[in-house]
Amino acid sequence: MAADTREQLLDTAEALFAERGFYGVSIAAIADELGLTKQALLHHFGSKEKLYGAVLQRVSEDFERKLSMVSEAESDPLKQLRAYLYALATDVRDEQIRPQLLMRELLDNKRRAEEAGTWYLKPYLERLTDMVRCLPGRDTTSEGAAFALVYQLLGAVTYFAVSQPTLTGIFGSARMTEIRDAFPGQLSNLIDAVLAEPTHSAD
Amino acid sequence: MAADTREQLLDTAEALFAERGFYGVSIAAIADELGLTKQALLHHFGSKEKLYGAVLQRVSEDFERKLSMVSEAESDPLKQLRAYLYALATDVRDEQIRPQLLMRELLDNKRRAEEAGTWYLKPYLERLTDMVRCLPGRDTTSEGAAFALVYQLLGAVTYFAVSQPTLTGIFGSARMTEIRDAFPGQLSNLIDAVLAEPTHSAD
DNA sequence: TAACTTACCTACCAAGTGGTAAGTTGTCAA
DNA sequence: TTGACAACTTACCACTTGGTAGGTAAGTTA
Repeated sequence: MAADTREQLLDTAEALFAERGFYGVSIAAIADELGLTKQALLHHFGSKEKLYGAVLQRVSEDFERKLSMVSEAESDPLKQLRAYLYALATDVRDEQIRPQLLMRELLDNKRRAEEAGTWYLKPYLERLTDMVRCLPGRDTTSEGAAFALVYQLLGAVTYFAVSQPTLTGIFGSARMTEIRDAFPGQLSNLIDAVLAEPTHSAD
Repeated sequence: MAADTREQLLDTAEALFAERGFYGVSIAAIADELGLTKQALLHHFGSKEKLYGAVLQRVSEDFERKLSMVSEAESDPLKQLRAYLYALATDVRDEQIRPQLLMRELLDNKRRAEEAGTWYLKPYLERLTDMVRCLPGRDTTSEGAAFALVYQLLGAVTYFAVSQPTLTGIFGSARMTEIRDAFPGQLSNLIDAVLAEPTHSAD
């Protein structure tokens, strides 16, 4: 299969998996969207599970690539992390496919893992954790606390990203635009507030 | 149908919907878990959609009740919000069903809403937003910014809650225990840091 | 030219889906 | 004793699911 054909198939599959989840999309629906039969898709990827795996594999690689980019452009780990989170927040404001996909993977993984048994997100999460543990003043922080911190920051960004379609439905697009505009500024407040000083009481 | 029978049916349905999502559970599976046939369930609730609606309705009411409790126990809005988030974080450490259910609702809602057309979470979210907008020093903050703030805090709690099963799979239960123990302390750092001072640059 | 590969197709299958129709059983009030 | 009602049951339906089997047409290579 040609590389760009493959990319195209993965693009469509990724969008649909993000929108409806693994169990919510049929291979026939993905194939339909691409203008082929589901058997053509099965021919290329072997099974639905493998197609989904290929989608997640690509996402995981892209995420790691982005992390690498900021860590090459910046030497200060604090600035690295801040730059990464800012970039993530901006991406996420306009493009919610991947946070949605990841969210669904986090939710369904336990169930799927019994059959699939692969942790596509592991390398990405470990890279991020390492990054936090390099923060100045955090070297005394326990591993668990560092991980908790990064997860809270990731959550602050991702939860909103994932909620956008529903929030638009609830509050209407006018008010939603206002919220979306206010989001990055509020987020930088939060990031700066929490990254500014090392842990004081807890840990 | 007796009230406690109904509660029991909803309990089981809620747990399964949270674990697998609306499209991931069949009414037959829920009925199986309860030891009855799917037709018995359909008899009580009419349709799968209505059963799901009843589950969400109850969650929404419980959430509002919890909000009412903290706002009756405390008069200072800052303390109210802090108390609520702390309680939420503690709940969520041990019991992930509801955050998971809500997360799935946020993800699937747009699709389901075309058929269902009800926003079960709206009252809860509006209560929370009002609470934030009563914060001292936040009265000059725009509505959008206030909402963004509360969503970031909610996200910090919920994202982790939802991730726990998957994270346990990835990192093993020993390391996961360490993370879970560190989480509340880190979260209180974050809450205090971000609620301490009103918005300075953004907005 | 012959052998092989890639990219698709139609036809089919067993299993499972939500939902309807029409009973059956047990309880309890008149 | 009768009748009403709730709480089920079995039987069934049309439809969708992931996946297999087997084929065709168009390259590509020896």
